[in-house]
Amino acid sequence: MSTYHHGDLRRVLIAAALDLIAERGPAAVSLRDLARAAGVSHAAPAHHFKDKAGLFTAIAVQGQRMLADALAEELENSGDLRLLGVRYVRFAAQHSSHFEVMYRPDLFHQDDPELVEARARTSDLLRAAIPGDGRAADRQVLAAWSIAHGFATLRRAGNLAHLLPDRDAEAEFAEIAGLLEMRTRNPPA
Amino acid sequence: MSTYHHGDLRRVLIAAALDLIAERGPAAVSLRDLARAAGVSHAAPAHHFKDKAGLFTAIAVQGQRMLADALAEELENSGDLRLLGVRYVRFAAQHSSHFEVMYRPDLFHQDDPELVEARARTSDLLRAAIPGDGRAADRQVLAAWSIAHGFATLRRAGNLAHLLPDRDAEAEFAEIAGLLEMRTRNPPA
DNA sequence: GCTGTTATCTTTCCAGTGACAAGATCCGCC
DNA sequence: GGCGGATCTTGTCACTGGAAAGATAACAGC
Repeated sequence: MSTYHHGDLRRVLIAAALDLIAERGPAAVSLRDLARAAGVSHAAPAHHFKDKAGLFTAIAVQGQRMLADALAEELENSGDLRLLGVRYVRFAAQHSSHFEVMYRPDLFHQDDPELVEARARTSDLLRAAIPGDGRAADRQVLAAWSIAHGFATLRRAGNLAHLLPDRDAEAEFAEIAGLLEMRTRNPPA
Repeated sequence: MSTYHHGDLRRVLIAAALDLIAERGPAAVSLRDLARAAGVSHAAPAHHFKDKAGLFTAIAVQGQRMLADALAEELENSGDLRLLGVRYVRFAAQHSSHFEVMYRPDLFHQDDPELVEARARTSDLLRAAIPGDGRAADRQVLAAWSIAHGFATLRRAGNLAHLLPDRDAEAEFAEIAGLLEMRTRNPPA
C-alpha cells in the first residue's frame, strides 16, 4: 500500500503551509516540515513547487485569485468603493496567511505569469469601481486601496492596539473609510 | 594588529544588515555573512544581539526612534496631520530597510522594552496631531495613519505600478491624503 | 605595576535546512 | 504489454543559527 503516490500532495502541502503561516509566520515554514507532516520524503515538495519560493508563489496566486473573486462579487453587488474596502479588510482578516504572503515580494517569484495575471485582475477590479479614466479617478482608487491596505496591515502587525476599539474591526473600518470624499457608486450602467 | 576587539562591531553589523535588506530583503540576511563582511568570527554577532531576532529588534528600535523623531519635528513645525502623512511616506522611502523590519513582527522580539517604548512614542505622536480625545479624533488618526502606511507599503511591494504616475510620489501622496476630510491643524496652543 | 573582573571575540560542534542528482515506483496511454 | 512521463525516495552538499567552552583584551582598584 503505502501510497507511493500521495495523490493530493500539492493541496496538502499548501494547506499545511497556510496553517503554519497563520501560527508562526512565513519564516517558520520549512519544506521538510511540511513533507514530514504530509508523510512524504523531504524532497517530494520540490517536484510540485520547484522552489521554496515556488510554494509561496502558489499561495500568492491562490490568494490573489480569492481576493479578486471577492472584490468582483462586491463590485457586482454594490459597486461601492467603500464597501470594496470593507471587503478587502475582511479578506485580510479571514485569509491572513494568504494575505501575508501576497504582499511579501521577497518570498515568491514576482514574475510568475499566473501571479502577474492575478495581480493585474485585482488592480483592474479596483480601478473599475470608479468611472472615468482621469488622474482624479486614479487618485480615488489609490486613496481607497491605500487606506484599506494600511488599516489591514497595521492591524495585523499589532500597531493599532491603542486606537482601535475592541468592537468589530470591519465596522470600524467602514467608519474610517467614510472620511474619504467619495463613496461613489457606479452609475447603474 | 589583529584587532581582537573590533571596537565598533555592533554598529558595523547593523549597517551591513541594512544594506543587505535594502538589496535583497530581510530573508537574505545571514549572521554569518555579516560576520564575514565585518571580518570577525561567525559567533561574534551573537554577543551583541543574542539572537538573529535580536539584530532585527535593534534595527526596529532604531527605525522606530528615527520615525518618531521625524514625526515629532513635523508636529512641531506644522502640526498638520496631512503633512505628518507625507513625512511618514518619505521615511518609508528613505529608510526602507528600517521600515521593512519595523512592520514584520515575526522578525524581532515584540516584547522588547525599548521597542515597546519607541513604538508607543510614535503612536502617541500621531495621536497628538488631532486635538480632543473622542472616538472621532481617534478615527481621524486611524484614517491618516492607515492611508499613509498603506500607500507606503503598496508602493514598496510594487502594487501601484498601474496607478501611480512616475512623478514625485510624495507629492502624489499629498494629493491623495487631501481626499481625507481633515487636514486639521493644531490650534496654536 | 599587579590582579581580578568583565566585555568581547574565537573555535568547535550540532541539528536543521534548501537544493540537487540519481534512482525507484507508479500511472496512463498507445 | 510495454513505454514515457509524472511522482516520489535516497543520498549528499554547502550553508545556517545556536550553544558551549575557551582565548584575549580592556579596565578598575589597589
